Amino acid sequence: MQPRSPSIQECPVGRAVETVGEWWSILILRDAFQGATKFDEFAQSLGIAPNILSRRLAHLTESGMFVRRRYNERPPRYEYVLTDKARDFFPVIVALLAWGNKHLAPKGASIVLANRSDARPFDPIVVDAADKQPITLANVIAVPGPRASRGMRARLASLKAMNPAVAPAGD
Amino acid sequence: MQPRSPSIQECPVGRAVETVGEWWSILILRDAFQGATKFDEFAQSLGIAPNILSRRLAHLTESGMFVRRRYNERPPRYEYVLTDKARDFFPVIVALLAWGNKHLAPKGASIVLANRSDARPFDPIVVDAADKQPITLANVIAVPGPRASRGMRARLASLKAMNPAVAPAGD
DNA sequence: TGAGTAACTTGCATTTTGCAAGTTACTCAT
DNA sequence: ATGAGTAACTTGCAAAATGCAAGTTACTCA
Repeated sequence: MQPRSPSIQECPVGRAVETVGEWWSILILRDAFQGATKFDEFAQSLGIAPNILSRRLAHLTESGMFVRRRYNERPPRYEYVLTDKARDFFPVIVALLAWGNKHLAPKGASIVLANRSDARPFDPIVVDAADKQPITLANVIAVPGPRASRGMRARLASLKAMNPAVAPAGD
Repeated sequence: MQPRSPSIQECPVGRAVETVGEWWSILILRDAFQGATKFDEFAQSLGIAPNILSRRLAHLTESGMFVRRRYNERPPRYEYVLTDKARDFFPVIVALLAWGNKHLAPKGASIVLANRSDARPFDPIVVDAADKQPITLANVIAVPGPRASRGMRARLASLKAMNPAVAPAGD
């Protein structure tokens, strides 16, 4: 977990990957979104060894994804509570789940997301907040933001296209 | 990369993580979406050692994310072309980028996504394809799909809620 | 003949991961 | 007051993954 090349550090995806770019972190967050808060809840649900869970929870807490809260004084008992930052990560999990269902569950899904009020299944897509237009490889382009370095600007300017060659199946 | 616990294997997020749940894979895909296709393009852009890049590309190719195509006979030269399966992964990268920009770039973004035709910046959100309603922790619930096992049904039925406690900042 | 280029592989040291077992700090029922 | 139970971890080591440097293959082109 240490790719400190500048081109990675400056990219929002590269930075995100430093916080959650380890598969246990994603799975821990998934469980947290499903309501897990206690050490042993995560441990049992994931089948993860306690030392590893301990390290991952510490890392996620340092990264501001969880707050470690003492919910019982004597004996001391702790719970891991999601922060707003972590809550904002939910769409990533949703997108990942949708992709997994489409491409990695050939015989049908095991879990689907549904509307809480009427139980109708959701079909998640990513759109622009303003006009609800889907964001696809075909209509998007990466441009330098206000904080882009000279190197980043050069890099983005030299992109062949944001619309790369795509092969048919392989699926 | 070997969490083979059944509760992970049966979850679409768990499966997804087996394919792309390694931070280099995400970064390689990011570069591919920006147009990279050749071994040395990835190597230079990422600052990744060639042996590791080789392993990752092989894994992603085996997983059906890339097709390895010979684009020159003599001397033999190869390129890695994204499959439809990989193209469908694009929304996940978009969601990750949006999250990274919001929470990991306090001084402003380095990269933003924009509309290719009018260059207006996109603000990506995840919505339901049918009614364009945002999918949030508050209005979503996880339900068993057609292929859910007995164990998965039990697990989903026993969820406290899909609306866990959330702490304020920590950010 | 000799320099250059693309796409890798090999060898080996370092780092990370993961299982099993042990620890701390209590409560509660006998 | 002893012993069982529970929650939340830590420690010790073995195994696996990662990462750098250097080498290899198979050509082209001046």
